Amino acid sequence: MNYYDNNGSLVIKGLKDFNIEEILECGQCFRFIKLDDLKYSVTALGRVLTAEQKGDSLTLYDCTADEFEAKWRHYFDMDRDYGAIKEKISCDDEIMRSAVNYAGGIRLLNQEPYECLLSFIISQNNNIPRIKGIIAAMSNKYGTDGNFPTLEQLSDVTEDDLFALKMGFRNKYIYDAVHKLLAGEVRLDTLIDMPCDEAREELKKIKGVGNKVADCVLLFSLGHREVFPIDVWVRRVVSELYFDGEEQSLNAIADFARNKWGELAGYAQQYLFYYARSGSMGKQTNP
DNA sequence: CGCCAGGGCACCG
DNA sequence: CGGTGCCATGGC
Repeated sequence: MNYYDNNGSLVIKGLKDFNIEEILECGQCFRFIKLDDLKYSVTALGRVLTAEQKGDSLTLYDCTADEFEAKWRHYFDMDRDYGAIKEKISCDDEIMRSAVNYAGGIRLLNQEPYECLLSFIISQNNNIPRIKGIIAAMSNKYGTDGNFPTLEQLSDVTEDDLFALKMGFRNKYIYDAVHKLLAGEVRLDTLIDMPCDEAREELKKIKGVGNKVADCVLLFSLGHREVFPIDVWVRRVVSELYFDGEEQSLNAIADFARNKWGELAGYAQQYLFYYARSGSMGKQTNP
């Protein structure tokens, strides 16, 4: 991978295992707009970035090399060898081989913990289009220039204000998160140095944060690639493909994933999630 | 109309 | 402890 400036835009060449559509559409983030095939506007890290991919080259519009190094190289997890990861998790697993081949350009983003936390609180018992809509509404109402609102910008927002954004019963959870963070009762900046299980328990101090939401934050924003968030899709696809259709308990699936994929379970989870939603299982089962 | 969605809580026995 | 209803909303 190398890059050069082209009239104020940055062109990155030689990408491997990278597909901007799969990366953004795989359900790990919610602040993006599709402009065209393989062309997206991504809102993250305090700015709106337009990115367009053609083959193994990615153009970041209006972006300097310094900004790329400071933000996007890490955000898109560009220094990791996904070829090796895919080979390890699928070498003796034909099911995972299929999932990996289905969307081989997925990468796990390194998102901001604060935004990731609030986003996945909103995600609970919800569907992706509606999650995106609620987060967009919250950003437009309380953020600056459509950016995700800061903690300070949410500090005076009431539960009723949040309810008006159509987030339903999750309003109390967002309110609790904002005020536990403001009070320093939960400190996201300390989580990065904690062992995974300890960080998970810390996150679960917030109302509306259970294992699944906490695991998404650990996986998508705190670099804990060994966690395996289990939502209804993942539970379904693992039960279907690895247990002959027999519905497994959450604990059984967690044990299975830890034993099978270990430190790489988070990657495996994301390939499976995308495979389940977009692939043959995506169109729901017939009665 | 009923079911479902990147779940978790409160309340039960 | 493990199981069960409930929570708002909108798409299908």
